[in-house]
Amino acid sequence: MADFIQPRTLKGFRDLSPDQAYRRANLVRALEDVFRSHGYAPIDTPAMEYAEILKGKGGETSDKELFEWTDKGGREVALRFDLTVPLARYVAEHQGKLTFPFRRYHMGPVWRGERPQRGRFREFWQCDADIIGPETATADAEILVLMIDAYAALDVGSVTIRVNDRRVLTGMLDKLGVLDAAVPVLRALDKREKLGDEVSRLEIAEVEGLTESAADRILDLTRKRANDDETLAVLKDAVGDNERGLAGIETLERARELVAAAGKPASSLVIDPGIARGLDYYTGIVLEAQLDALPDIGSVGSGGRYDDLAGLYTKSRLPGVGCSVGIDRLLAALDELEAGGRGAAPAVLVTNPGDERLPEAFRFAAALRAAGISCEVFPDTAKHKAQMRYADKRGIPYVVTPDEGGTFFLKRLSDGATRTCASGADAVGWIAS
RNA sequence: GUGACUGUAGCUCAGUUGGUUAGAGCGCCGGAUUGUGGUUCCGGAGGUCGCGGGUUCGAAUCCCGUCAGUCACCCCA
Repeated sequence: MADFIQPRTLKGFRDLSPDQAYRRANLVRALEDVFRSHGYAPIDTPAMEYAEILKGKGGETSDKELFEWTDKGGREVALRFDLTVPLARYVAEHQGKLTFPFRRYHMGPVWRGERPQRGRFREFWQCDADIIGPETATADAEILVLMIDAYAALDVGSVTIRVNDRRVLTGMLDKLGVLDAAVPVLRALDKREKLGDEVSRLEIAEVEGLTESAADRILDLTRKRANDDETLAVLKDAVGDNERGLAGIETLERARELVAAAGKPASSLVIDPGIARGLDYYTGIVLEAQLDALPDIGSVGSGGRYDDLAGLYTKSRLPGVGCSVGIDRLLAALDELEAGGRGAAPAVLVTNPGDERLPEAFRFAAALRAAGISCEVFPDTAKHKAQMRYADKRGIPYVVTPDEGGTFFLKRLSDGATRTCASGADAVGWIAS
């Protein structure tokens, strides 16, 4: 008879405990505050789209990672793998009703059929902010400032944001007469940090039209320098009078200037010509955020400029720039660092004084809540000791016991301080202070 | 998607060349003490050895499959 279905979750999918869900909710809330403070408004789109909307956007590889199937009505459908493509569809579809520049943020789950690993899931949340319309370094700088503010608000430790502009490298390749080599070279450069110069060098040298000496030069030019000024000087020299490359460098310089003007510490941003990340659709600046305390968990956020994202859906030219914060990876990192605080516990436990006097407990609890103090009444007439232990385990800082005769006995668990209050108002006052 | 490794109580792990009723610490539950918890003492519950199949007189220990996790590739938040 007892042939139960085994309770389990799908590969790469997972449950969030109250502690984890609490932390995620806090991160989401903090991000929303930051996004709104920059003038961004939320939108929402369906988790599922017509497969044709999603396919072919992030390159062939993201097609492979797509969860797609045929629905019962015979439609080819798929789950979104990011929030940027749905944004492109949204903007193309509703462009007549939108005001540009269009700033929106969007938070929700996305799905990718990758093989799971640490900090890497098949279902995870992204929190995106994008600005559609302006094709300016000003907008690029705005996104950088926004992202710096976002991580500052999240309280997840120090984060390094690295920026680059794809036009710098493509400008360099243009000069070498191998503009088409941009994608494979970017890919090879991306591996450098993990696999070392030699691996990247060989891979670049194999790209059509490139030689080993060209590979050496590319690797040298995109090396990390002591500081941004030095980096920019080297890049400027490398790019020469190539228009595309110069545009990239000017953008980086301008963005840096504006970020500094916004009062952000210089350390919050590093110009790193070696970062190439991102989907194929990035055309200008690209950025990537890493936790300083746990860099090997991967990037915890990224972004960049895409000047032709909605091109598949509309004639209109809809350039944009945006960023994405990966809160699930942040959450995984916080788990490992055992940071991020405990789960949601109310400020006060009102003990259950027995069925007869339970109304007193409810009345007092209501008064606490009215004063803005979260609380709960123990829902069972368990022994007092059990109720205390419950409060201790959940990390509830105060316990209040309604006594006979209308007084209240309070205890602060952190230091064991106790107090008898003549009235509920007294008790509320003591806790509030 | 490709390759490799791992899978024993809630958690971290022991489990000898395959051999009788699978162990520990922590946690959990109960009791005593503590003026109402966190200390200390006593007691207790809890394991389909991931799952399925095979080899064997006999498997947590060997083989195959499967599911899940981890790592590398790929890619990325």
